[in-house]
Amino acid sequence: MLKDFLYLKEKNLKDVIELLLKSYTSSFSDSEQTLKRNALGKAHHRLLILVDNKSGIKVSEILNCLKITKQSLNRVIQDLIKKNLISLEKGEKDGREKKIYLTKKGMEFSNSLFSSQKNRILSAFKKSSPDEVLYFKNVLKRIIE
Amino acid sequence: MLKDFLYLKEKNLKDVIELLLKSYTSSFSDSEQTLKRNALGKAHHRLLILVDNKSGIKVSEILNCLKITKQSLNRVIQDLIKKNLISLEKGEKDGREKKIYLTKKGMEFSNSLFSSQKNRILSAFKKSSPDEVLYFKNVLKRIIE
DNA sequence: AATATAAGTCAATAATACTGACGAATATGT
DNA sequence: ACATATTCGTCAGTATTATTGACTTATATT
Repeated sequence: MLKDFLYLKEKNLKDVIELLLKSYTSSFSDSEQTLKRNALGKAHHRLLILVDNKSGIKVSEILNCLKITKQSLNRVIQDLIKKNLISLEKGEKDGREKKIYLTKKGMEFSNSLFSSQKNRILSAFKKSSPDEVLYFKNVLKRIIE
Repeated sequence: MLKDFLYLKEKNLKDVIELLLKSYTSSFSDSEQTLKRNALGKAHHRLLILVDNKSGIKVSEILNCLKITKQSLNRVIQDLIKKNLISLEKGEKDGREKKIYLTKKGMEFSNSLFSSQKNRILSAFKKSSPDEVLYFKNVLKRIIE
C-alpha cells in the first residue's frame, strides 16, 4: 500500500527539483555557441523562446513568466530590436499594451538558436512512447500551474 | 498514422523548451524570500540542491552540471562555508578531489529553502497518477541524458 | 622525473538583475 | 469630465552572477 505513494515522498520531490534544474541547464546550454556568435546572452534566448511560441505576446506576460523587472526586460528587448530580431506593436484593444513579434530575421535566427535544443528533446522523445511523452507534458504543466 | 508521431513535431518540441523554462523559473522562484532573508542568491540555491541530493558531491561534478566556471563556483562555495552551511573534505581515494557536505545547519536551512518548491511539485503530483509521475521522470531523465 | 588532473586564487571585466524614482499614454469608474 | 489605476518606458546607481586569462598548489599517473 505504501508503495503506491512512494512518488510523493520527500526524497523523490527533491530529485524532481534537481531534474528540473538539470533539464533546464543542459537544454539551454545547447545554444551557447549560436548566442555568442551573435553577441547575445541567455536573457535574449529566454525572451526569444516565449515570443517564438506566442507571437504578439505582451510585455506583462513576459515579466510574469520570467520573474524579472521591467528594467531588466527592457534592456533585452532593446538589444533585440537593434539587431532587428523583434518588433513592437501597440495593442489594438488596449493601446497601453505592447505586443512583441519576431521579424523575418528573428524567425530565421530562432530556428538556428533552437535547433540543438530541439534535437535534444527529439532524441529523448524518440526513446519514449507517445504515452510517456503525453504524461510528461501533463505533469510539467501541472508544476507550472 | 501521422497522428502517432505528432509529438515529435516542431511545434511540440518548442513547447517543451518553453515548459522546461517555465517549470524551472517558477519552481526556483518559490524560494526567493528565504534566500533573501539569509543574504543568499540563486547561485547558492542551485548548489544546495545538488549537495542536498548527493552528499559528498565533487566540485567537478557541480561544474559539469551547472555549466559555470570554477571561479564562479568558488565564490558560492566560500559564501556557504562562511555561513557554516556546507563543509569540504578531501577525497579518501583521490586526495586532489574535494567533497562537499551539508552541515547540520545547512540541512536545516535546505529544508526551509526547498519546502515551497516541494509543495509545488507535491501538489502537481497529487493531481497526477503514479504512472504519470513515473513517465514524467523517465522522460525528464532522457532529456538530461 | 615528467606530465596530467583537481582544485584554488588573483584580477579585470561582462552580463544580468535589482531598487527607487519619475514620466507618458491609455483605460476605467464615478 | 475628473480622478485613479494600469501598462510600459526611462534614468541612475548598485548588486549578483558569471566570464576570461594567468598562475599556483597538491596529488595522481606513467
